[in-house]
Amino acid sequence: MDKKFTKTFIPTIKDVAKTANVSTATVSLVIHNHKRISPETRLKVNKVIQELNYHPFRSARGLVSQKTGNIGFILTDDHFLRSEPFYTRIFLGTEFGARENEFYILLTTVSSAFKSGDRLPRFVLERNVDGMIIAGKVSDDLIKNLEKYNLPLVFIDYYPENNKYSNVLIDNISGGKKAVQHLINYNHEKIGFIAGDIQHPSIKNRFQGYKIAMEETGLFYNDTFYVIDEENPARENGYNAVKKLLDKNKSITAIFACNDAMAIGVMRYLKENKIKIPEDISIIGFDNVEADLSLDPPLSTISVNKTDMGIEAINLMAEILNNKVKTIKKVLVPVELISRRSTIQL
Amino acid sequence: MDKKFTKTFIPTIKDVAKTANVSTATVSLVIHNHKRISPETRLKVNKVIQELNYHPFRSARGLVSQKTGNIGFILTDDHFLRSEPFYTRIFLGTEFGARENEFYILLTTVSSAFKSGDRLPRFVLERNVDGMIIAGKVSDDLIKNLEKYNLPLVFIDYYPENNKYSNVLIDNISGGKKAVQHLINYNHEKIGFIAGDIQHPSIKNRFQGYKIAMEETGLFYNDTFYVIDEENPARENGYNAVKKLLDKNKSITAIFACNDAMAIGVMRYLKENKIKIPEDISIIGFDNVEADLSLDPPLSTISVNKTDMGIEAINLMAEILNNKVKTIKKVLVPVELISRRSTIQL
DNA sequence: TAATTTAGTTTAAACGTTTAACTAAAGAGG
DNA sequence: CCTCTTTAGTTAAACGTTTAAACTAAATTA
Repeated sequence: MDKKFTKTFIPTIKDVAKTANVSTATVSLVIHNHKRISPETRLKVNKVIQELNYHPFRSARGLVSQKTGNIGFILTDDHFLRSEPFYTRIFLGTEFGARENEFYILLTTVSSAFKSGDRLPRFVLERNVDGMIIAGKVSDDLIKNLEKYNLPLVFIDYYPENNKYSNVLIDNISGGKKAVQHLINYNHEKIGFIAGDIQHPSIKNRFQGYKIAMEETGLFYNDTFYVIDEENPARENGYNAVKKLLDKNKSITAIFACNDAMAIGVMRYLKENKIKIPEDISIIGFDNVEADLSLDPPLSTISVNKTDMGIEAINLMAEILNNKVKTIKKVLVPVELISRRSTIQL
Repeated sequence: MDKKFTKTFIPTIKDVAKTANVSTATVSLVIHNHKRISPETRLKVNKVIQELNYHPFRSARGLVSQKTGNIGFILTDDHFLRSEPFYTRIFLGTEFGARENEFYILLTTVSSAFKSGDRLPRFVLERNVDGMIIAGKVSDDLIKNLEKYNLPLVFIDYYPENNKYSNVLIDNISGGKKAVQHLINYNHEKIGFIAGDIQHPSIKNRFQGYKIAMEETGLFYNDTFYVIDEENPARENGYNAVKKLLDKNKSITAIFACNDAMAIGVMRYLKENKIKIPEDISIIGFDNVEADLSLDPPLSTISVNKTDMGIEAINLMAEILNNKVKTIKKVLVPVELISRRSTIQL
């Protein structure tokens, strides 16, 4: 019985070769558009490929060519699990981009405290990806260990010390400026800033934006205007930071928090202390996370298109993988002011 | 020069075999915990595997064993692209589940109008998945074509006519009942129902829930109480449906829309016609999509945990793939009433 | 002691591709 | 007409695993 007629016959390159009366090598060369194939042969083989509905097996291909067609996406577990879908949105963006670029994305999480000796993502060990996209801050040890596999790396919203990789970053400086400018437009002059993890490049740049906006407008500020010694940019740190800020400076009428999480903590503190938002103090955050809308009042913030960030990262990776360009590229994605009811004209 | 000391030496099974002084077959048998290996050999080989940090190449393994360790996730393009992240949330749930079950998920989209002859997802053609999860309604032609590859299929929030696959469904009947019961608890008696695509099993069941709740309470209703002839359950259809409903029944004081999209359309119509929500008419939806909160007033609805749905689907798939159980299973995920300000005591 | 069983390991083929090296035929140059 | 080059295709090895079958040596049985 001809196997072509059994229930699920899946042709291999051999079947194509046999049917077209050529060698498997010829079939392969046709598939790869190799020049040294005559038009007639090319036509004949392509016809058979069509007829049999032939498609090369990924794993056979991968074995010999050492290319999988997959891209790994690495996220720390806390970023993956946290309720605010910031990085998971970016991940979805990479899925968008992958669709266009004929890649598949393999997602994995690593401990944010990854240290040398810990087990690397399975897709690296099993050589199941051609490159990796790393989103958010990860440990230096992880990067060091990944580097050993010399696969292309693209970073999103973070980059390691040596800064030798392509990456996609939020335009944090502009964002910081826009936030503060918004408050200035509302006639605020005593504008405070609070942050956690100030070593993080993104946070540092938002602070930078704050300073630029203040200086460009000629507004006075000194270290009683900001609290930047919190360890993390999380809700409870926002709560603590604003307490410290108001202790040392009573004149503040508006606060720019380095992200929405801290802003939420700030709001809780102000409410507990009967300070009205926005009448007594206006507040603006950064990130435009989902929770912002259900806050009372809804939080003004700086928004970035997370989907775009993922798409940009895939595009960078595709360039590296296809064109073999080794020049590193930095993409800054623009930000947008979202004015809600937590900020008000003074 | 010993290749073990070059920059990126990645050991193969041959290296392990050589170092341990056994054949590659033995190494493979150790890896697969084959019984006929002496404890000493097992120990020795495992030690070398540790030392060399050996991991089998996925594609080599896949080639011979015809197993990829990947699961495909299929979504129609409109479900993927639409702003309400319902199915993408479910997808994220499968990523959660995959993490536990050591799978990777490959996402793809297909046209919602897929017809025989259209190109199937690449991961099917290239045999790059061991099974597929299909989320939401897809065309019969697609299912028919996928079946030819006889890979395990698991459906989420939909199932084909023949109903011979494992699936994960929302408990739509309970959901419908809860929605209507909520209105009844608020003393409503003239409760309307609107729907689109009434052939869809989910929608049909929500209607079923409506009828059960009405009948159990002994409330009267007839066909002037519902409009179920809209083609799609989308916003504009909600707008049209409520118009039709109020045209034929002026006594309605509350409406249960088969999903939030239609409910949003309903709200727009009511506002345009100066009918106050919820004072004149209470409205409740189904799905708890993100937009609900920023509506005015925020929409009461029935919520389902999308992440759980994804996890359940992966678990079903894992069972099929690992245990080779061929018995089909249906999982009903529970729903929850979310009471917001669009419904009010009569 | 010879025959049989059992345990432990190896041999070798197979999975489906890619590609370097080769060959045969045709065309060009003298 | 001979040699050299070009063109179009083939051969065969390689990629890194798995696994059925074969083998060997020791243990058991008769």
